[in-house]
Amino acid sequence: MEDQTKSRSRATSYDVARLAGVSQSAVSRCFKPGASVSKKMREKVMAAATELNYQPNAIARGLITRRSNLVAVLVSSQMNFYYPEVLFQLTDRFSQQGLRVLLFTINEEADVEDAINQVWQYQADGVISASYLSIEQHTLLQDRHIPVVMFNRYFADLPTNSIWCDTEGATDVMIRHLRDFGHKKFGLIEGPDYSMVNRERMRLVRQAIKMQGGNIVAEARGNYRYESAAAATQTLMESSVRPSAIIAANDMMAMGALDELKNVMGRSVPGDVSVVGFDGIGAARFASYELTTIRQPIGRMAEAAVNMMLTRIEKPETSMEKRVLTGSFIQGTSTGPATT
Amino acid sequence: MEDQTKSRSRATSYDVARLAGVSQSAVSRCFKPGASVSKKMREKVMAAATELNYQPNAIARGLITRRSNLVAVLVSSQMNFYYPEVLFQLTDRFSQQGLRVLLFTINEEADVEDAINQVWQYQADGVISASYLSIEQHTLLQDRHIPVVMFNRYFADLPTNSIWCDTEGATDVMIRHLRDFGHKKFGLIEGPDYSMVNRERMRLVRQAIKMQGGNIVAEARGNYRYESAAAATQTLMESSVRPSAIIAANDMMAMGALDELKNVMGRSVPGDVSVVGFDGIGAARFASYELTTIRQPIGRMAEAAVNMMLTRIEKPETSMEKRVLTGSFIQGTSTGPATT
DNA sequence: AGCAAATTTGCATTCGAATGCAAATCTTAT
DNA sequence: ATAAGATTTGCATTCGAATGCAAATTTGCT
Repeated sequence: MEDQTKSRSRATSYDVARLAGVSQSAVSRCFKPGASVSKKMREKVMAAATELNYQPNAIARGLITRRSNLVAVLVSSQMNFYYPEVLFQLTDRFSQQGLRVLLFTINEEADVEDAINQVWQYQADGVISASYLSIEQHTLLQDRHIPVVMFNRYFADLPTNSIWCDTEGATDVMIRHLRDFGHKKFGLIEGPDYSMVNRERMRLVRQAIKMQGGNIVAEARGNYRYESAAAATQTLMESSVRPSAIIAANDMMAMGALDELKNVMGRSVPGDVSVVGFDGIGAARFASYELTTIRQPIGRMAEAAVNMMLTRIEKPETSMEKRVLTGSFIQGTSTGPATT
Repeated sequence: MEDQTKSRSRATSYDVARLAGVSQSAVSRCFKPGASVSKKMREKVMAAATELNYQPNAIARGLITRRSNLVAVLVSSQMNFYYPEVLFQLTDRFSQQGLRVLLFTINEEADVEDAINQVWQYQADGVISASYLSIEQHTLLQDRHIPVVMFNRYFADLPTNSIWCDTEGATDVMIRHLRDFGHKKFGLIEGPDYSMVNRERMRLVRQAIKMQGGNIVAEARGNYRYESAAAATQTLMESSVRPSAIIAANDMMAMGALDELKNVMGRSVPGDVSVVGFDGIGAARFASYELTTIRQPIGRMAEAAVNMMLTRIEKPETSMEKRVLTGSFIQGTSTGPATT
């Protein structure tokens, strides 16, 4: 009989109150940290709660408090190993802070609209976007007073809450490293033009090459994915002046380039050509690649994103902030002396 | 003035009702598919809703309907490329079905308990577990009438809703393939013992080898991760009888083994040793690996999981079901003739 | 037009927890 | 023991949408 009651439908704060012989408000208070409850009361209530397997209903709580404790995370579903690493980091850290992650994978533009609607419907307390977001979409969220933290992107002409990885110093080190190996002829594999991460990385690479000497003898564009690097690498290597070092806008393409060179074109890396990437994803450390790259401190970036989000949620009117962490140069074995 | 009203606080169904000059119930009905509303009414309401930027509050709706439209997905956060692929597939498909994904990453046993509590608090409509779940935890969810679908695991002695990938046929083909290449001496790199996927894969491998001839001359155990394969591979290759083919319990370890052989031990693959794995993850197709493997039809498995979940949610008392899809043998270039 | 049947609409209540305020209880000091 | 103050408790209301039921309206038919 009792078992039935227990399992037939879930216990509410009223059930607990009745069993403990107190009011519903008392039960509510016992589950609210920092509320004023006497020791005796707390014991009675907790005993009853345990007996009935009671846990406060987050939905009802969300309705009255207007805090869902849900954070929407938008990630691109493109099979780039960078996103899963970021996602898992964010999720772990949000959990620790008592926030749940509502996941939205973005395949195409239209998915963003949809995600934003859901965010609104579910009263998500905030949005972390590690995916493309237009100014209009960003503004829409702002208008609705939903804190947004952009992960690895921001708007140049608009204040935004963002986490960014500065690679300027590391890029200089990387180019220095290549120059020290005697490289003068560089080939670039760019990422998609809409990606500001790509634009910024390429800008810094060009700038560093200009400062430290050397020429960009060939360029090609990929889409950040492994597969896209094959054609780009072909293009570079068919250039009238062949590059001795290939700089890819991310590790996935660097891996694709390296594979194309070694396994398809029969070149040795770094013997014939050196290859570098950006991101420092886990797979870049695999022995077949051991990429020289610039690592983003993903853990610290995620931590910063989570902290920033918590701040915005607590104090919504805090002014916008851009937190910039620095990437670091990682020397692998995909770079070596230029052959003459 | 109007703008302020709009942005100061979100519009509710009452606001829409007032503006449209109808009752709140009418507004509610307009947003419920299949409700009885006249055309005129719908137009009036929709116009007002658009004007006020109204979207029904999913939290309030969830409270009264007792359906949150949230599905909890539990995935191991271990950096195995298999999980992200599964996760993104599931999320995409749930979104299409109007269900949101509440993501829980599981690092350690204790995280599961926590996730289950959150599931209960958020009234998740169901749980997909692609992570370890004890019988007790499973039972707890059952008792609470929360549908659970196990992804790639089930309990032998307990009926469960599960999606499973049968690799028996493909394993036979794989061993046949190796036997045809003249391999007789096999080395196994097992996954963790608690993993039933591992146990089953290894059981079928042993069975196939027994049936088709050949010997298992060495065994070692890894933890499914890339890094763990290095030591395991060393162990196998130091065995008194050296294996000519290495069978790893998943692709990540196969990749680790292949790298250890080629890049650390200086062996050629498949020249000196052949290597095979399981899963058919994207990275296994990279040119540096091109693993011979057994692919799980992840897309179809995710689809099946989502369908099963929908069924359980609609009709909770539907009897348990185990849906089994078959894996397929994929021939890569990591296998070749045995050298004598 | 007139009446029955079918459809549409509104009223009032409900879901479960949180909280401002007043009432009740407990402390403490004299 | 008593008054003043501090703490604890309960009452009643609130959040926003859904829904059973009855009232109002529309439709169809003669």
